[in-house]
Amino acid sequence: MVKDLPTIYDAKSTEEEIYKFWEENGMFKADAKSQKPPYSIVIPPPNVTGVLHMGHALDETLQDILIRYHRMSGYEALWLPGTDHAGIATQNVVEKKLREQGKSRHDLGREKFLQETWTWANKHKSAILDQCKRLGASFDRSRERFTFDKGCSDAVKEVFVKLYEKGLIYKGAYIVNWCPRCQSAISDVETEYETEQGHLWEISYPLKNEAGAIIVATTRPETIFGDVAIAVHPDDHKYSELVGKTVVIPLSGREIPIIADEYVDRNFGTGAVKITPAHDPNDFEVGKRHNLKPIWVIDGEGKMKACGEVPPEFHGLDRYEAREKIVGLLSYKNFLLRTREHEHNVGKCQRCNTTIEPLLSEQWFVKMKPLAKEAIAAVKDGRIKFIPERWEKNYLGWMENIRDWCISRQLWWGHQIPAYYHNQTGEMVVAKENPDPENYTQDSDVLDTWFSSGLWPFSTMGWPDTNSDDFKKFYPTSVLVTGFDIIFFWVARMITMGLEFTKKPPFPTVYIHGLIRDEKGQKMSKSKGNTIDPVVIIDKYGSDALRFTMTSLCTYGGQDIKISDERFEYGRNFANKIWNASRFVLMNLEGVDNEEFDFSKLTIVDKWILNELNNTAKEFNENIKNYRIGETAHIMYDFFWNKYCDWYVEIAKIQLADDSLKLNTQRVLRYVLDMSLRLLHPIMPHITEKVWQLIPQKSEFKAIMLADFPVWNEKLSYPKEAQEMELVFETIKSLRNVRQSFNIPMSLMFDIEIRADKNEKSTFEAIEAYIKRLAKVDKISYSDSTDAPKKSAAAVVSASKIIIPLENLIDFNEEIKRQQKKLDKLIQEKNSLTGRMKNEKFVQNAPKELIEQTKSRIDEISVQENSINDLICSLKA
RNA sequence: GGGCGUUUAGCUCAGUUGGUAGAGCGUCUCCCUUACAAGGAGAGGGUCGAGAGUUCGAGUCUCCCAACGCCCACCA
Repeated sequence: MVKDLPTIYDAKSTEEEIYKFWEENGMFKADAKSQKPPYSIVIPPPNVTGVLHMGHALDETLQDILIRYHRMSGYEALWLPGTDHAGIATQNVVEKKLREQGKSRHDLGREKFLQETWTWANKHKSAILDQCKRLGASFDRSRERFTFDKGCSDAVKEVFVKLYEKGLIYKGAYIVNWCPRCQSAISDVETEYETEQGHLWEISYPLKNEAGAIIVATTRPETIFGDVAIAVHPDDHKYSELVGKTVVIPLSGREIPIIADEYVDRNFGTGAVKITPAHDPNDFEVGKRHNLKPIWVIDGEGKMKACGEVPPEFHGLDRYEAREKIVGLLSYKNFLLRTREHEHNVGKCQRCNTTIEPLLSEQWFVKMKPLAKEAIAAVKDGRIKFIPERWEKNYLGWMENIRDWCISRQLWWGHQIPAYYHNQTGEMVVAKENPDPENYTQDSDVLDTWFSSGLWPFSTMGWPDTNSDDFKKFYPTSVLVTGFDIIFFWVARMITMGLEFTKKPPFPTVYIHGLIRDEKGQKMSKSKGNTIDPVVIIDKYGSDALRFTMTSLCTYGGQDIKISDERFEYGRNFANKIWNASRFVLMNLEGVDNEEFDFSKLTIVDKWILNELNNTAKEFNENIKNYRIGETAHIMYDFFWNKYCDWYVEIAKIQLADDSLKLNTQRVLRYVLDMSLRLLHPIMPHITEKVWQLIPQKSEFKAIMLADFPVWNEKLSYPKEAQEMELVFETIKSLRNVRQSFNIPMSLMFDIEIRADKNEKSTFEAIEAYIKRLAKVDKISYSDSTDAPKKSAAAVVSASKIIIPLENLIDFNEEIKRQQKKLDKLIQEKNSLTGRMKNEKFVQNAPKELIEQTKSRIDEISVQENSINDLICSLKA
């Protein structure tokens, strides 16, 4: 029984029950053979290392809203879920686990380690998607994918080989960002810079066979054993005598030349730079220009190399220990002339925050410039749009200055590079399969995890089989929804790869939302301990509450969103409001038939609410089509709470008590509830489904999630009645105001006398019952009298006056003050408006409607002004 | 060094073509009125960061400045 439904909405049990209902009925499954137009989204695949965090919750909610909206709007909607193998991140986690057991990956060996990681990945692969169920995610789990599964791996090989054959992938020795902890190269975008307080040491390099020295400033004295030259600017007169001479490296004694190169900034430090091509990107370039052979002095673990160039006492020392020892020795031997504080930016590994070591090594790269061309064009010519637009600039700026992408990683967990080397000759073959396993060994490096993510929109759809049903039906996808933090990592690469391999942009729109932050605006992170767990929020407030709150906080500009636990009360309270309003309607639907309401029997209030509903549906559709998703939440909140609940439901109580209106009112109540639930469903799927199922009405739809989404309907447009209803609202609000101002309890009914304007009298008569009930009025009388009312409060509404005789209840001085205050406000407004009308240029330039509007407002104010003046006079008398 | 964002009520923030500012929370009154106290009714609260300009009219457009935040580049 409806009466037995609790007055507090039980989100937890409802959400569980409803999700099960959808899932068991296979309602999330998309049909590639459907005749309906396609609408598809591929999920930004979460890492298998992670658990659901607030960022996912927002991202997934927005996607689910779009998917559910389009599903209801007649599209064949596919939301394809999946996860990312997340190369370094996952390997780090598994290695950490091993370390706790006192083991390293090398103790296990590659094969065993991979087995271990697969087990781990398989265990966690579904965990995060299972958590998404709590959000109500309507994705198609039958199509779940993993960046490391067979299909995605085949796509990776296909792409690698094709790019290699086109000359767009090459292998070579360059300076890369090397993480000594991960012991792998990482790409430029995986390197984050932090400002650190360091030192600038000035070191003296004595000239060979003569007196004198050159003084060099460096932040990295530990690399001096790798120096191959000292460089000065060619035009620097200070040093012109020295160019071409030879100096001796302190502590090691190796001899190196002084060279001239324009790279040197004369104004920085001493104007002389030590050149260490193996450990600095700029020095590498200088070294190449001058044909200087690089010397490695730091190894992959960040330790001093045990080689001839490095004095034995430093062998195996950590780079920072070595730095300290070298500085000490330099100082002791008087090579160190000065030490200065120096603030500089230091590269850190995105995954483990270890300081990056620029290291010369042999790696695989993707030549980006040729690929970027089309990726730039697609955004410039509008085939791909970013929302908000400003991200286009960001994307283009990066793309136009793009550098080659280092794609090889010295890891085990990832797609192994499909290059094979002959065991004897070393000859290299790049192919999807090993040409001859007997004699060829595969490259031991794996690919950057973003290489496979970059193929995600099509590798998940069956590509390279372009004839697969999914690829034909659902590719390109309809939109990409993500945060701005992965535009370079992911979005740019999907666009590049999508265009190169499918000749189509993988999506026409990139919808970028803000990032979730804590209440102080700080990024949420485990180390800061300021994270909010979405599952905890769902347990406490409900999934719909979480979704509604987050959605309402989304702005079109994609601003970051600050949240705190309590903010979710907003959505929870709204869910509860929906629940209770629904309970009321359902309780009052007993005995109603299945017919739609009778247009001929609609009252002014019925027409008003239908008109409002209609406008709301129109606005909802317009807003969501323009990705103003936050706005959809606001208009639904306003419509449902402030219009349907606060006014229509209250007035419906009066109509339900009237036998001649009862049935049609029931039908309107039901209709508006039904449509409201449909409008709310994309944002709050569970509660709307639950309530909708309780509505006693046969429907052609099995579930609200499959019902038609409301659109604008000419037949429900009643602008005239909507206008007339203003009189109801104004009258009731003024009467309530009077009541409150004089502390008249609701239990005390009073009579009113309406001195109606002749155009408004019939409307007042039509709405008498509403005024009586909602303003607690006993009797209403009409009068044409212009006499001063005696000892009354009064309200001026539109062009009419309402007199409230309250002889013993009010202080007339207070009433005079009250009226005076209103009068002052009106006069102020009138002055401003008449001032405007006196301005000739305004009258000349302003649009006609505005002038008309201004005129009629002035007239209106004049009438009200007179009325109030009369009132004040009579009160004073 | 270059670019972007933010600055509006006590707090958190909306504000689409320029027409004279809104919401939620909080505050103050009153109310258990038969859907809802996670509720209802009423009220108070802002010279829209500073300055200049365009315009009949600027929170909204232009310029400049300031504070805070972010991104990119990076000189050892």
